[in-house]
Amino acid sequence: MANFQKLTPRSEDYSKWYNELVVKADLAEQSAVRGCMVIKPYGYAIWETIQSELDRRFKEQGVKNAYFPLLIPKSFLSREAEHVEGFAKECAVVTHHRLMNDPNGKGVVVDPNARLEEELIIRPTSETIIWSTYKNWISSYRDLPILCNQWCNVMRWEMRTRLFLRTAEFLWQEGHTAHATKEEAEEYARKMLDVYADFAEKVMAIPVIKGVKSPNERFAGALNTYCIEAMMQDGKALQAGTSHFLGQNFAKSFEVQFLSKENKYEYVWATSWGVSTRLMGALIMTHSDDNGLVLPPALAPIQVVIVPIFKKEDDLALLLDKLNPIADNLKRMGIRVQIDASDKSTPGFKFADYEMKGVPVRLAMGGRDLQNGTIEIARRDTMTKETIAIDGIEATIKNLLDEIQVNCYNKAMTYRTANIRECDSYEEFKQEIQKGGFLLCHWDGTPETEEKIKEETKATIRCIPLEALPGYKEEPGKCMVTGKPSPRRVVFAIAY
RNA sequence: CGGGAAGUAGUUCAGUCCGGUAGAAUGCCUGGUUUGGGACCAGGUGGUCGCAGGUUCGAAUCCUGUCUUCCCGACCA
Repeated sequence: MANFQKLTPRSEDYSKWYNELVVKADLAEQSAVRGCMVIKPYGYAIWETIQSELDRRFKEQGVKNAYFPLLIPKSFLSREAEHVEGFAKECAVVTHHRLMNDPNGKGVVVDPNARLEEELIIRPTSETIIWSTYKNWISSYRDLPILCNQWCNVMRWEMRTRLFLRTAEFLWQEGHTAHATKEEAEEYARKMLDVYADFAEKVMAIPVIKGVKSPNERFAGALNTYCIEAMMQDGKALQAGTSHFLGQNFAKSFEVQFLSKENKYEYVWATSWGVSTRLMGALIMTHSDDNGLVLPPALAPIQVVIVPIFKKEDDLALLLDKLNPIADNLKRMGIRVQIDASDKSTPGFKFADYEMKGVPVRLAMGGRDLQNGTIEIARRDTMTKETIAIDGIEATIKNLLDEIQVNCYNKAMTYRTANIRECDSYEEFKQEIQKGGFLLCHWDGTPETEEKIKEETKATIRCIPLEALPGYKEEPGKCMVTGKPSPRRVVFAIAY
C-alpha cells in the first residue's frame, strides 16, 4: 500500500516537490542505473495515450512508422561532424562485445580480447543512421517524399538528471522526412509544429506558444528550428516540442541525391521533429496542485473511479447492483472507468489516493445514497463535490469530463496570461525576469545581445512567436539593450 | 568538472558538537473494533549506522581515504 507522508507540492522548493509528486503519484522512480528512470505502470499508461494520440495525428499527415538500430558506428557521427558544428557529444559508447568469468574470483569482467574494431555509439538521436539508410532508398524524385517516424529510446550522458525532464535515457519519437523541394520541406516542418501545438492544447490542455528559435538556440545543423514553449507553474519555460527545417545539410553530409524531372542530380531537403517523455514533466508541472497530480481527462488512465462505501459484504452487493450497470454504460461510451470495491482501505484513504493520482471524476455511493437514489460526484480540478440523482448520471459524467478538460486548459491559460508582460527597459528586465514568467521584449536580432542577456540574467529567448499572442499586437520597436531597431517582440524566460 | 549539503529500519528523519546496550514517526504482519475524507487499540516485524582503514578498553559519533546521492553552476529535449 502506498506511503502517505503528506505532499506539499506548492512549497517554496518547487524542484523538490516535483520529484516527490512523481514518486508518490506512482508515475516513475529513479533507477539504480545512473540518471535513468523506471516508468511505473500508471505513468506508462499516460505515455501510451500520448503515443496513440500523436500517432493518429502523424498518420493524418502521411507519416509511416519505422525502426532503426540502437547502435550507431562512430564513423557515422564523424561524417556528420564534418558538416555540422556542435552535435551532442555526451554519449554512451560500446567498446566490447563479450564478458567472461573473472579469473581472480567473483563475478564477470569484460573480455579484453573482445574489443570492437570500431566503437558503437548508443544513439543520442538517429539522424546519422537514418540518413545513411535513406541514401539507399532515394534515387528519383518519384521516391520522394519520405515521411518516417520512429518511437524509440535514446541516451545522452547528461550531467544532471531529473525525472521526466532530463534523464540519461528517455523515450521519444523522432520524425525524419526527405523532400524534393525547399518549399515542401519548410511547409512540412511548419505543419508538424501545428500538429504538436494542437496536441498539446487539445489533449494535454497545455497552452503553448508557437515560435521559431533564435540562431543561438537553434538545433545544430538546422536552418530553422520551430518550437512550442509552455509555461510551468513556477513561471519557468519548458520547451515541449521541436520541428526542424534542416535544409540540405544532412543530404550533403550523407550524399543523398535524387534525379529530378529535369534529369538533374539534386540534394534532398529535410526536416526532423520530436517530442519526448519530457511532455509528462510538462503535464505534471502545468496542472498539479497541493493534493497531487491533476490529469486532463483525455490523458487520464482512469477517468472515473467509483468508490462504494459499505460495512458488510451484503451492503457491497446491493451497491454493486447499482454501480456495475453505470460502469458498463460508461465503458460503452468509451470512458475509462474503474470500481474500487476493495475492503483493504477506508473510503477516505481511497479518496485521497485517487486525488493524488489525478483521477478527474470520482463517484461515491453509500447506504444513504442507496435509499435516496443519489450518488456523490466529485471533480479533481476544482476539488468540489455534490450529491445528485443517479438517473442520467452517464450523460452528466460525459459532460463533466469535457468540462474538466476545458477547465484545465483555461486554468493554465489564465496563469500564463497573468505572467506574460511587456518590458522595454533592460534595467527593469533584470529585476522582472527573476520573478518568473515570460517577458515580451524587443531584441536587435544579434547573437551577441542574446548572449549578453543570458550571461547577465540566465534568461534566454524562448522563441520568436509566429503570431501575436492573444491580447498583444505585433509592432516594431527598439532593442531594450542596444536601442537598435527590432521588427517584433520576442519571448524571454528562464527555462528548464 | 567547480561550489554547497547529505548518506542511520521499506520510507521520512532524530541521534554525531560532548565516544558507553540503535531511536521516532510512518509502512509492513497478527488479533480485535471500525468504515460518508488519509481509522483506532494491543502485540509484533524490521538496521553490519554507505564502504575501507585508523585512534580507543569501547566508534553511528573522533581521524584519514573512498564511493554514492541531492541542490546550485557548466551541458541539455
